[in-house]
Amino acid sequence: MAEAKKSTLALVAERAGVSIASVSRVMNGLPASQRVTDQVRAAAEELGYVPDASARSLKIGKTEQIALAVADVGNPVYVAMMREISRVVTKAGYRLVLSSTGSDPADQIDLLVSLNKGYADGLIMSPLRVPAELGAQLRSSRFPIVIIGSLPPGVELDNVRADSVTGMALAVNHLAELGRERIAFVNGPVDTVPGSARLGGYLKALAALGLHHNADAQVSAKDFTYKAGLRAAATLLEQSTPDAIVCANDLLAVAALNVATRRGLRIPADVAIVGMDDTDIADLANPAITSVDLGATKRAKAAAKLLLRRLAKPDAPVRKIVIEPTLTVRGSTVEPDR
Amino acid sequence: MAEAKKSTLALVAERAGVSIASVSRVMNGLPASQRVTDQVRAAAEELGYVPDASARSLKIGKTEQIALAVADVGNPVYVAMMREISRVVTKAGYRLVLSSTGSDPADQIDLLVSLNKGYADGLIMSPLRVPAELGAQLRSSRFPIVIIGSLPPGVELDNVRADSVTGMALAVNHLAELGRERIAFVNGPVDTVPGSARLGGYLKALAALGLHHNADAQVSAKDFTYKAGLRAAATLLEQSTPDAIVCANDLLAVAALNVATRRGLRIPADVAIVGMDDTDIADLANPAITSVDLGATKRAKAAAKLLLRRLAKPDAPVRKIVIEPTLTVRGSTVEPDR
DNA sequence: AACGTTCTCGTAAACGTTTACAGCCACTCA
DNA sequence: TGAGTGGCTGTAAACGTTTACGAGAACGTT
Repeated sequence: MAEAKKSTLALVAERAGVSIASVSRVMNGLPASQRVTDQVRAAAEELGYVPDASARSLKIGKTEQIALAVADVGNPVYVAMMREISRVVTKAGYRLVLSSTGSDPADQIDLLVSLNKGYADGLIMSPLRVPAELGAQLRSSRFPIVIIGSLPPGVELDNVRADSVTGMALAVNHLAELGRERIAFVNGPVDTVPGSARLGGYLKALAALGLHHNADAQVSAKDFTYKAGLRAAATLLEQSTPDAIVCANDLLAVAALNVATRRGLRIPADVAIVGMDDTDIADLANPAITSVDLGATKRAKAAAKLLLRRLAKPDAPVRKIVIEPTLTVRGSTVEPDR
Repeated sequence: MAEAKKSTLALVAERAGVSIASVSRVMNGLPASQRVTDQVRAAAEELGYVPDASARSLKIGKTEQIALAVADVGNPVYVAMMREISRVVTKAGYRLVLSSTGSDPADQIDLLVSLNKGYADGLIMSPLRVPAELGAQLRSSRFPIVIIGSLPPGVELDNVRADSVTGMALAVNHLAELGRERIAFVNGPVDTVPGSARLGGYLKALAALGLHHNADAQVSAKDFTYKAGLRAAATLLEQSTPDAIVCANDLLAVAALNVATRRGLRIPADVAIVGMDDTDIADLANPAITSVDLGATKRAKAAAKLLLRRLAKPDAPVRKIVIEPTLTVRGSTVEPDR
C-alpha cells in the first residue's frame, strides 16, 4: 500500500490493465469476472486507492453528508442530541456537518440557502424560535429537512417534538402529590418555542389541580443558561416563598437549587426542585435533581431516522412524531433513604 | 428569486445571454464589464442560482470542509473545544464535519484513511491515546493535520497542548499554601495521554514541596466520567483521610465533592477540592469548584488557526504550541466571604 | 493610418467519477 | 453449423464547475 500520490481510477486501471469502467465496477461491487476483480483489487491495494468524494458526489448527486443545525452547542441537551444523531447517521454511512447557527433568524436563513449549494443531502434543525421568514423559507425549501421542535401551522415537514405540556404535568403532579401547594416556575424566555410551551403546560397543570396561580411565583430567565437562572431564581425567592420550584431546564434547576441553598433553604425539606431534560447535570447536582426527561435522545434518534427514511423515499407522506416524557425522581424532591 | 429547479451555470448563462465562463467570472468577482456583470447578476438572482459545492470542489481540489475528531463528545471540555473550533473555521469560510471516533484506535485509523477520500481539506484531532499504529498512520498521512494533545516523539505535526505539569503544580501549590498537607489525587486512566501527564505533574509538584507521597492517596477512575469518579472517590476516602483532593477533571471533582459531602465532610473546611479544565460544571457545583484552566478554548482556537495557516501555506515549518494554565479559585478551596 | 496594448469574452479542456450503450466472446440449442 | 442468448468489458458522455487560451474590440501611440 504505497501512499505516495493521490491515485485515481485511471491510474488503477492502467496498472491493472483494464478500463476505468471496470475498475469503477469492481470498486462498487458490480458484476465482474474473477480475473478482472483480482487484478483491480491488487492494483488498488498497491496504489492505496480510495475514490474521491467530490467526484463521486458530483456524478451521483449525493454527498452522503447530513447537516445539523442546533441553536446552542453549550446546552447539554443539544449535546446529547448531537451525539445520538451522529451515532445514527454515521452508522448509515453519512457524515455529519455541524452548522452552528446562533438563534439569529438571519443566520438560519443563510444556512438554508447555503444548503442549496448541495453540500449536504438533508438537514436536521432544532430552532429555538421560528419567525415568519424562517417558516416561509422552510416551506419553500426543496430538499429533505426534519425539524426537532414544534412547527408553525402550515409548514409541512417531518418533525419530532417533545410533549412539554404532559411533561409539565408530570412535574407539577409529582410535587402536588408530595403535598406542595405553592409551586413556582422558573422559565426561560417565553418568546421561544420551548419557553412558551412550558409556560402553557405549567398553567394548565396548575389549573387541572385546582391550584391557584400566583403571578409572583413565575419568572422568566433571559435565556436558558445557568447564569441567567441565578438571577431569575434570586428574583423569584425575593418576591415569593414557594415550597416547590419547577424549572424549564436542568441548568435553571441547578441555579435555583444553588440560590435556594445559599439562602439557607433545605432541599427538599423547605423547597423541592424539579428540572427538565434529565441531562447529566441533573445527576451531578447535590442533591441530585428530579427531572422530567423530555426524551432528547429519543427525539434525536427519531429525527435522524426520519431523515434517513425521507432520503430513501423522497415522497413518503410527512410524519410528525411526539415523544412522551417520563419523570426521574431524585433527591431534590424526595429525601433519599439512608 | 424563483426557487423552482436547481439551476446551473449553463442556465444562468443562457438567460443572461453570455457564456458560462462569463457567469463563472462574475460569480467569483473576476473582472468583467459592467454590462455583463449586471446581466449575470440579474439572471442569477431570478433563477436563485447558487454554485454547486461538489462540482466546485472537484475542480479546484478543495472541499472547504474541516474534519474534527474528538474522543468523547460527552465531556464538557471537548464540547467547549468543538464550539470554539466551529466558530473559528466557520468564520474562515469552512464547514465543520464531525467525526466522532470512539477511543478505539481502529476507528481512528479508519478515519484517517477515509479522509483520503478527500471530503475534508484538513483534520483536527484530539486523541486520548496514541498507540503505535496511530502514530505511524499520522506520520505517513499526506494532508494537513493538527493534534490537540501530546504527540509521541518522531511525529512531526502541528500541535497544541496543555501544560498539565504546571497545571498540577498550580493546584497542589494552591492547596499547600492553604496549609493542606495530605493532598490526594483522583486521576483518570493512567494509560491515556492526559492521565499519565497529570499523574507525573502531581508527583513532581509534591516532590517540589517536599511533601511525602502516600500510595493510598492516589486512585485512578476507570474513565473520565462522573460515574467512574464516584467509585474512585469512594475508594479513596475508604483508604485514606486527605485534607485536600485534586482531580484530573471537573467531572471527577464534582464526584469527589459529592462523595465527600455525603460522608459528612465539610467542603472546604475538612477537605478542599480542586478540579481541572475549568468547565461550566465547576461553576455549577455547590460549593463552586476551584479549577485549573488548562486553556481548552485557547487550545481549540490555536489548533484551528494552526490548521488554517497550514492550509494557506502547506509547507510552513511545523509548529508546536503550549498553552499555559491558570487557576480559578472558588468555594471548594476557600470559604467565600459572606 | 498602421501598429501594439490592454481589456473583455467565448471556446474548450479539464477535475474524477458513474453509467448507458455497444461490441465482443463464449455459450447453448436447434 | 448457424443463429440466438447472455455475460463481461471498453468507449464515451455526462455531472457542474474553473481556467488556459485565443479571438476580437477598443484604445493609444507613432
